[in-house]
Amino acid sequence: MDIGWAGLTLDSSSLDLINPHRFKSNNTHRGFSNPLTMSITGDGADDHKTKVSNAASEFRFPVSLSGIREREDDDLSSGVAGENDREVPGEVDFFSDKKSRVCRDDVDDAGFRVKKEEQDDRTDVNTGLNLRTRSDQLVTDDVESFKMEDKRPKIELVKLQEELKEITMENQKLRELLTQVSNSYTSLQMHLVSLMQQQQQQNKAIEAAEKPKETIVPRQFLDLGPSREAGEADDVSNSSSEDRTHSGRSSPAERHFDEVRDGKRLGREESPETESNKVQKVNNSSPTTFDQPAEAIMRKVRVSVRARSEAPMISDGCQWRKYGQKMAKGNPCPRAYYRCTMATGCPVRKQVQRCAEDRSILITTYEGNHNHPLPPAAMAMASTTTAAANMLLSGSMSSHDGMMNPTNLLARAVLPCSTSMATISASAPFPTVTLDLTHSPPPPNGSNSSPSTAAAIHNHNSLMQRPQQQQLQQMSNLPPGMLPHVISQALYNQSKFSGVQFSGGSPSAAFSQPQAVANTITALTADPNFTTALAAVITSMINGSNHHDGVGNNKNQ
DNA sequence: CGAATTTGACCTGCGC
DNA sequence: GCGCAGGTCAAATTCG
Repeated sequence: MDIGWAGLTLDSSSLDLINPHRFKSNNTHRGFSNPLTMSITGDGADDHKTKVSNAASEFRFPVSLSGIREREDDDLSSGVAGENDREVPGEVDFFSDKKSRVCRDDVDDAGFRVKKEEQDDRTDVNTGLNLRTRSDQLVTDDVESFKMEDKRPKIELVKLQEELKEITMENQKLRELLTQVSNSYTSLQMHLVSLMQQQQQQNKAIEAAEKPKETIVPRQFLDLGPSREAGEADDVSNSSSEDRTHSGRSSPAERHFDEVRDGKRLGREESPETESNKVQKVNNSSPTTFDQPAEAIMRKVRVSVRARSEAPMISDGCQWRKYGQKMAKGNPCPRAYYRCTMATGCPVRKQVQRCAEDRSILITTYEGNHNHPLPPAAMAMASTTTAAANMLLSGSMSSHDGMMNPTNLLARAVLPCSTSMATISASAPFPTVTLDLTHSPPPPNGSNSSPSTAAAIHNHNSLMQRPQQQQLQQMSNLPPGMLPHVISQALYNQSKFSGVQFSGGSPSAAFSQPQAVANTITALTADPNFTTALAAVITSMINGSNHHDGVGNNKNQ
């Protein structure tokens, strides 16, 4: 078989197939703009280097493969092995047939022909012609050439080192750029969430001013971390409703939360006023009924994650510091309190407690939103909890304006039945979204409900016609590129998935139903993709925590 | 020795 | 007003 000089075009993967040794291409990230330099790493021997023509990002050279004849003609003065590609002792020779012939003995283990300086047998294996005469003329020239070529390796080495330096610096710059972009993205994302929530607040405030008796929604119910951080100034300067006239906070609970967030408690330090005095003031200054009973019930949205885990805490990518532990009523297992320590003043807290009925179930409850950039490892959980909280918040909206809010659209797409189903749980004073990952997997094709979950699914919402992908993207607040990843994770982890359960209270419902009828709200999302994705994110984290460090995993996350 | 955790005391909200 | 329960603080203790 004669493949002649037909340049065999190989990509790097092909080379890897041919060569069991490892190819290191230092130029890959530069788009092969320079002649490709490859180093062939042998078994502890010196690395061999060669230059390969790299036109059009391809490796194009005549390849000697185990005794296969490569060239028909024997014009040794031409061909790829020109002046610039003369062999240097010890180098792998892809090109020259001048002094070596194709022979099985010349082919190393990797399938590449290795140059041999002293090659006496010059008979072409295929033609049988003796090549000595023509070669001898060339040898004379080569004596002179080799004198110069002795310095070539050193020169090349210097060049390579310089190139390596350049590449290293370029890599460094790219890394820094990537970090910068990543941080900027995170900040922008959080800012977007805060703006959406802010707009939501304004819509709601306007609506509340118009219909104070019908749609009473406590302001702090919507105040989650960033929105509050970003919106605080606006609360004072841009008040559009009465609840914004009293120092931006309308409930003791809310103010208490802020005080704690700022590291001080009002009653103990600066202000001589007591909480009750403040409440009195607030109530006196507010002629409406806007900020009273509902506020007492609704303080802040929480996202609770139930999952089976032996680890004391699930790994969510954030750094936490334990600040307290309490025995909760009805549960022999203590409840631990953590706060986020990734940034000073971050309002996010979480509680960790084992389930009383099944101690293998770990219940982690998150509260608030981070006010700082998050590492990628923490983004998934933070986005998930934020999305879940936003859904619960948005699901409580009932106004037309609220429906037009982007966040609300999501909520109604995912939680179409939340408003109609929502009541206040007597045992759960805070509106809580519970992501339950402890049950068995859902049926594979579209049935949304877990058998163990009391589900009421009303797939009536026209918004469900929106592209699922887009919905899920927005819901989870994940970067566009992350969504497929999350979904793939979902599929991968589906065996552990059980379903998502939303429980908690809706302010509007709180006023539409007697509190005595308090039930735990249970609703399943009508979008299986969403539930699966959410579950995947969390499950993967739990798996991660189980895999890595069972104890004290709140560090280095 | 600084950081993290533990733990008893304290504060607040809520029901009676 | 009192008591209970949840939540937090901060000094003491432990850890790395």
